[in-house]
Amino acid sequence: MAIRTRFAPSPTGYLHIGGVRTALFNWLLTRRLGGQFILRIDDTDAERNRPEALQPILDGFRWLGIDWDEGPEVGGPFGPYFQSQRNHLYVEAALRLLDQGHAYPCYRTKEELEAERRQAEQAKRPYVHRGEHRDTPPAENRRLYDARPTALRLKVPLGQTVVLNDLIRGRVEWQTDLLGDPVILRPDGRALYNFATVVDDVAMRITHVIRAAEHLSNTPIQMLTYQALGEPTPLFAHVPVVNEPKSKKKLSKRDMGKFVTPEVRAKLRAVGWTDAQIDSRDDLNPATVAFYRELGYLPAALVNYLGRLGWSLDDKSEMIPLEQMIAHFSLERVNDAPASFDPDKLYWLAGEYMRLLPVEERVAGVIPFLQRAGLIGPTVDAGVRDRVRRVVEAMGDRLKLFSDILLYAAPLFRPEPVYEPAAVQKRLKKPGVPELLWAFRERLAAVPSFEAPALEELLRRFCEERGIAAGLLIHALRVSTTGTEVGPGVFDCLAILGREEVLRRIALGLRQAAAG
RNA sequence: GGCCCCGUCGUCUAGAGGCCCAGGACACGGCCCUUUCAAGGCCGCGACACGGGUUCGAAUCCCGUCGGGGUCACCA
Repeated sequence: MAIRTRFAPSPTGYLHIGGVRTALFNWLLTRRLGGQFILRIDDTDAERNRPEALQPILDGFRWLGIDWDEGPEVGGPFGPYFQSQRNHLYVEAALRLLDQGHAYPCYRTKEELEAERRQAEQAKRPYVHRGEHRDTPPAENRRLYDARPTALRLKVPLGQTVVLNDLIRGRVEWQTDLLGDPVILRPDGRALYNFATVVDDVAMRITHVIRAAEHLSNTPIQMLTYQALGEPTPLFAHVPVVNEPKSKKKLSKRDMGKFVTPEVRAKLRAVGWTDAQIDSRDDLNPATVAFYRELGYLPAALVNYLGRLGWSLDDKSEMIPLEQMIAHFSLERVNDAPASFDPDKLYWLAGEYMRLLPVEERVAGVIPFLQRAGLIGPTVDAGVRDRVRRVVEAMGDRLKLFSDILLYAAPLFRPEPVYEPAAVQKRLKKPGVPELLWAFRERLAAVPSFEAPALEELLRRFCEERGIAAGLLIHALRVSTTGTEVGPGVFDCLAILGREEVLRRIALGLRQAAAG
């Protein structure tokens, strides 16, 4: 059976982490079962939409490798895929409901409704709106509406129980008596989300509506709308929401600024963003996909992480390659409790994926970060590329994110080390160390091969001769040539720097030690 | 507040009556390895929200309580 699922974001200018997770579940199911995954843009709220706000969303999906069979830029047989271009269909459907007595005109003003609501609230009674023309004959209602267009409401049938058999949550029911008659068309003829969605899902032959659990309460109204329209209801699956890290609060689209913590800001600055840039972009925070791309996460890791958030393959699989995820994804194994987003685990997974990545791809991924940090120029010739490759190889699995290259490798690209006083103090200013280093420097000047294994052998023999611990010299060597105590293996660093530079830097380091 | 959903280690989860005095992963702590940092190895910490049932037997079924969340628009 070919299934059809859809994800319907509104163009907000960024791709939200929770949204992608929902989209991913839709996508995985269609890829597994065979069918179409449709992207539809819910832009009925014209005031809030900017045309340029769509691109970041499409870019985000493409970066993650989540492709759509129908939708923006690819088209499809059920287009257009923008709700703002489909309003005539909603009007047509609403009018049909009006003629059939499933909808009626409502002349209440917003103010009147508000007053009613408040009154009900004070009386501690649930507010359920029933318009005065509910039971007016359809033909009469049509005349009223044509004479004086106004909002159209769906006539919710009384005394019924709406039963949903949700694919994730099981049986859920609602009493229609507690459901107010919802507006489906505004006085100016624009449809409301709840109605447009149903009309579109019918028109686009959607078979499975897989969406965030926050839509669960919309479902009875939508099911009644299908009924009124005389259409079969699709299957529904409500995916639990994604919560903030270590929290039970929904990872909200609003108020994302609070995720830009000092640590997050520091990370962004480390990869070359200025405070002004960070503040001017509302999508640079951990609740968006763009953030992870900017920090150099591998998209496969994000997909794996998100797929595993609320869904599991079995009792132990954590790293689940996409192929496997597609082969085994099922809604039955989606957890029905909310899940908190865990940045630590994502980071771990990113590292796991990085170590699987061929060196050439790592080099390619790292270059933009080096360029933005100004450590290499805009053009990358063979020589630069080769040096980058050597650094990447030396970094080994210290590189979990592409941006991690900036953490340890900067001294290897800068013309001179930036000496950390504490490191100099601890490793160079020890009694006897400067002399030792100076003596070893002479050996380095004379050693025939300047490759890492040869250098290590040279140093070990040197230390053995003198009966000193190799560590002493190693640390001094690292600090004098890189200025810091952390980094890739010191012999790799020396080999990358090259003889001349190493000799120069040792002298430089020694001068530092003598000075301060 | 009404309606609805949810409740296993800090976090993600396994668990569909006995395999569970609850398994894995991330994080955390310790030790080992070691030239730093990573990585790796070993060990440890750590949960069935609570209370009643049902049953020979319950994390698993039922009821209640408590707690958390979602949603209540002429937003999406």
